[in-house]
Amino acid sequence: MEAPSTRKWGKVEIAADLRNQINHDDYEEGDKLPTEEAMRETYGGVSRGTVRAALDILTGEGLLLSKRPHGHFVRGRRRMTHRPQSDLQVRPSDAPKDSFLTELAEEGREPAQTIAVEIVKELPKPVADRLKLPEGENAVVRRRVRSLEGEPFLTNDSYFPLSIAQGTDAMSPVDVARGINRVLADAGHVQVRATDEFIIRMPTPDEQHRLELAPGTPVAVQYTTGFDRNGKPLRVAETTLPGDRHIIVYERPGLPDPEVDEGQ
Amino acid sequence: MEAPSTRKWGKVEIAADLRNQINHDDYEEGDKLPTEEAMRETYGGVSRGTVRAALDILTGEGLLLSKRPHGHFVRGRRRMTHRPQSDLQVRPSDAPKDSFLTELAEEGREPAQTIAVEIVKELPKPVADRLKLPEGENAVVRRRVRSLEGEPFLTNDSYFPLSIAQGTDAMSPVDVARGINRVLADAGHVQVRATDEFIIRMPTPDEQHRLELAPGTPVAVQYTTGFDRNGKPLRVAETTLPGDRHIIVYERPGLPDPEVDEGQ
DNA sequence: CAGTGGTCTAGACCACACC
DNA sequence: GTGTGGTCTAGACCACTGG
Repeated sequence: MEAPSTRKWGKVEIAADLRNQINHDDYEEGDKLPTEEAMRETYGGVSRGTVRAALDILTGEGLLLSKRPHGHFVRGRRRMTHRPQSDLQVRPSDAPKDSFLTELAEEGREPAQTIAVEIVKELPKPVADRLKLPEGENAVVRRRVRSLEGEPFLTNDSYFPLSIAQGTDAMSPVDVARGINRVLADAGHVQVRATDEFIIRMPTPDEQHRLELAPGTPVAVQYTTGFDRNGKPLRVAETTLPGDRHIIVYERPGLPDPEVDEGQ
Repeated sequence: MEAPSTRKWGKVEIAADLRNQINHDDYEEGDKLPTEEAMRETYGGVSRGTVRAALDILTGEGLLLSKRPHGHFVRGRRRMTHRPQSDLQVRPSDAPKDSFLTELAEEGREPAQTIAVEIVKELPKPVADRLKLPEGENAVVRRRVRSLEGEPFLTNDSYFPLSIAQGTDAMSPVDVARGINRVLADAGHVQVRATDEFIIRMPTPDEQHRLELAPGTPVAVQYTTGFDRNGKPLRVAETTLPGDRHIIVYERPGLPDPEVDEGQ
């Protein structure tokens, strides 16, 4: 896999060579790569810029991590091991429902969340498209950031028409144990249907900071829209899930099977 | 937003400036950016390498597309316009069920798919974990690539224990209109439950080629596991969805609401 | 201090699509 | 050909960490 000095080494070739060494057994997770200067010589005396371009490719794929000035290190393989998170899993409706904080505390983890409530008149476009606010009506947004063991885990911004949230616990910036749906239902707004939509994309720089994302980590953005019995949107939640910390799980119970085509 | 020549322009600053112009109204989807040489002058006479580094950042975020030698173009914002695909949407079980080909043909699009069937003894690890094949038993895999208007749309590899698929239409490399679930049910293997799991990650180089992914495009990998009434896995499907071509949609109908915490 | 990666420069050559 | 982006080079300076 080294350099027999026969090939011509460009950034793509060098990146491919390193990728092979990483995916095979030449490097273990956490290992340090040779210095840029050393690689320059290894790959036939290319310039340092070429080596760096190759390293940039791998960093962008999430395979490498740079700790200046210590060197480049192999960033753990895909951590697909992360268990499905209960707050994404759509559980049978008769399953026990607990709040995020108590639920995870029982598992011996260290959950934390921050909540801020705000009244806004400009909605993000995807939210505005779904909430379908009457012209001129304001909205309430509950912004939450959840962390596990100090690592941001997801952000969840829930938007409600002000006329619906007004005067309810949805306006208070604390955890609502009984669930926001229940709060709204008690105020006469019963959610009878919801849709989940997922968009897969690269994070914005802002999201990279808020969620402390490593380079090359994509996100799933989930839009949950809740409707009342008249089909009017009651709320829209925008949830941002770092790809390296989640497995999104849905259960499709019972017969008849929601059979689709050949079987998705 | 231009360059008052006051600031110092590095690749990060230039990328941020361009990102703003793209996210605000200065550029429309599909617009061509100035040439690298022009930007070099715009941003205080930096070197071309610096401009290119900035463009690389934005390309990595999926905001730009380079068409050599025509220039850099604004790559559509999230094309949220793409309608949810019926083969991902979980429809009410009494909804009409059509095959992928006829369904989209009616919409005036140009669907196409290739199907290959193969017997394998080595399963990908995520599939092996879910299919739980008895030691030594082989599996059948139906590999499909679906395209729309010439653009690869998804890949779907469905794995079955050989003992189950043996002698059924699941072994034939053609579209099965009545659905694979029905085929298996007719053979006595009734699927009564399924789980969907989604992993969000960057594509492998292999996937980039097969799906013709632009740089910076993440994928969702969906693992669908179907179980019979005894809880035995009947099939595992691995579906790879390019992030820029899909919105994944789930409907959660009816009361009681699958209420989750504060309302995911 | 020395060594590392992060950045920038100025210049060069190439492949390609268009005229 | 001309102009574009794609690539590579050789050199330079900086910021940071460690010995």
